[in-house]
Amino acid sequence: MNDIKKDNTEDKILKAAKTIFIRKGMDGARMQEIADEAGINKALLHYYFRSKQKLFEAIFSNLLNQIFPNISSILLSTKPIEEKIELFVENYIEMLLQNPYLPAFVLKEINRDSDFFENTFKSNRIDLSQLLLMFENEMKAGNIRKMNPRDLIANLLAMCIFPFAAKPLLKLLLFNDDHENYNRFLEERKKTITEFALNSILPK
Amino acid sequence: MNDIKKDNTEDKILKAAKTIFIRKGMDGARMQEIADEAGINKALLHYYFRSKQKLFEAIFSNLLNQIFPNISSILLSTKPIEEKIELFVENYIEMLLQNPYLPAFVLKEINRDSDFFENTFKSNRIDLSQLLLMFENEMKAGNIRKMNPRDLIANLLAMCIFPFAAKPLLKLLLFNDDHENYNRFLEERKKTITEFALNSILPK
DNA sequence: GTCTATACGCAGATAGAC
DNA sequence: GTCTATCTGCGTATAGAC
Repeated sequence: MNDIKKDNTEDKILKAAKTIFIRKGMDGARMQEIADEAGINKALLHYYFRSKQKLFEAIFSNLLNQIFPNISSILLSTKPIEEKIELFVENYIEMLLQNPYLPAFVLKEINRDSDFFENTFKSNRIDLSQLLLMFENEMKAGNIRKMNPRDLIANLLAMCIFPFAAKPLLKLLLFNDDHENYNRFLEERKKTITEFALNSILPK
Repeated sequence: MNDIKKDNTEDKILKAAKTIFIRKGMDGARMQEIADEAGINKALLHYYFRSKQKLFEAIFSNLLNQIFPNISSILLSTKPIEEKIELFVENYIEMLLQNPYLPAFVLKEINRDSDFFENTFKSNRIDLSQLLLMFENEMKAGNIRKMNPRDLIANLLAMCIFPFAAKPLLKLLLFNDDHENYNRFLEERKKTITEFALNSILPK
């Protein structure tokens, strides 16, 4: 008989660790918590991954790989610039709506242990030079106004990511802590960020 | 003789705690570290502030009070909207350049213990309703295009704060980890954010 | 591979001398 | 008020039975 188990222990651990680490961060997470979430005991965590640090590295490295490839692909297509930005924002916000803890987690961790972050990151070698080139070409062609393409990338990422990372604060400040209204606000930003950016960069 | 000491122990502790907590966060900071920074020993920390939690609350609550009053004042002046936004961005970026660890710290802490954050925050009662009203009036007067003023506030804060909070990431992605160039980029954003926003919201 | 029991170190907190 | 020494609990990690 075929005794391959899809849901084997290692996968259960990785899934549980991802959930807990994203929610609590490296410092805040407890090995006991991860074991509970996975339905096993602490000792098994150490049997599969020698230490908390190693387990964390597995999760974090994997996450960085997941997030970034998707950023570039849409923006590097051959569609008109308006469509590229619209699609990028929609897809990115949708991804964040499905992973709302991700922004705060990543920001926390990249600021915690900078050596570790840089090593992890450089080994995954993500390259935005093509993206910068694309924006520069759109400017030369007169499709968008001239500006530092780094500002454009920073602004787009900022407007997408920040309302998730600062959710507890903005929800309170802008919506009297109303959860429903804040989530609707985030959903609507698929459109409003696009409008805001295109209004700024399209030639008058 | 006048033996009033300006630099008394309590002040030294508060100053040291602020430095360490902002850099490391509540979870990452160590009482020993704070004691060392203040040039005293651990026991004194507990003598002045019963617990780490109480010391942290003193720092965090104080910080929230410092940050927010300055946000509104400029934007609620009677200057033309272009000037208000220009001045706000310049002042806010300047404040962040002088407190570069602040964004990552605040984002980390508001996502850590939401109950504590809400209590601290509500007792400081910051109110953005006047700000929302101001933007709505500018829209009615036709000085800026119609949009949800909450998006405008979120976008401005996002564009200012995010490049500081995501510094390790953006520095690597956009500037090959060149510290000098990244700081120049941040400095220049006093102008580029203003341009980006005004281009978007001013009537064509 | 999986478990229970335990070792070990660290960090917050306290006791008590001065 | 300030210090040294110490207690205590928690969390990572390991030993060892099954």
